[in-house]
Amino acid sequence: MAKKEDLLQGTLDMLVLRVLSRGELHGWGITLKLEQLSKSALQVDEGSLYPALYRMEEKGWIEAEWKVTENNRRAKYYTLTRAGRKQLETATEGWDRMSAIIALVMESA
Amino acid sequence: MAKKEDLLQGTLDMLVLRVLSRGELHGWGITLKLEQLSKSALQVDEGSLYPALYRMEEKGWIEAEWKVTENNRRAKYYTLTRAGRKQLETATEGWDRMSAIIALVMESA
DNA sequence: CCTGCTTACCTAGATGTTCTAAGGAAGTCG
DNA sequence: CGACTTCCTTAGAACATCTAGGTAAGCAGG
Repeated sequence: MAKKEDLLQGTLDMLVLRVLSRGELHGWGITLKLEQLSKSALQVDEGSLYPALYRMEEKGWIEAEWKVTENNRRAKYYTLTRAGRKQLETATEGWDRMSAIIALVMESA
Repeated sequence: MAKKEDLLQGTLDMLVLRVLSRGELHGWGITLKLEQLSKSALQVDEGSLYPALYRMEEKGWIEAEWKVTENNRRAKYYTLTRAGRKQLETATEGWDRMSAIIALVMESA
């Protein structure tokens, strides 16, 4: 059974913000989008995703609105706020910086 | 006050294994080495490092031996085991794969 | 001596994310 | 009606890291 990777702590928020920066999506849709974009390498656990969404909503990075999907089901659509856009930038920079540092150490150690 | 970054969960073990793969070091020395190699970007917390060393020792990735340093102080020197070398490989591959996935999503989202 | 600085190790408890595991509700299709 | 899919929710465990202390021993200066 191909064991899917666990996420690196702290990266889920960034990934979610990134997909939302392309337009609103509901939780289930975020899951599908991430799976699709990662070529099935990521299967985000709902038990990780929903708490992450609530955290980010509390922090004011995203906003939720109940709507009806194409499939005629009710779903909570999330959109990025201005603060969320800012946070996406910050997180992306942080990620780039940190992965550069790790690459540096791993290559030169 | 320049706030130093928190480590990404799971990367500390890999970084420590990497520096140890170049030769034995004691805990304090690992701290200095990582700081030096990362150009001061990483200041590994002792409260993170020592528990990490114990975990890895239990897992059989590293071995400890008390010795005396150049400074005439006693210190626990750690060396990689064969399993540790294997684990370093595995962790490196995992890191490479995961960071590639994240790059993929971040760029294409 | 005695004080302060550096090296070096140790550990308890808090924090925060993620995973495990479960359940519920509502629409669709045969 | 029953099975399947979509979609959300939440409690608790697991786990790494950080915070924040502490101990001890050598060395250098006054």
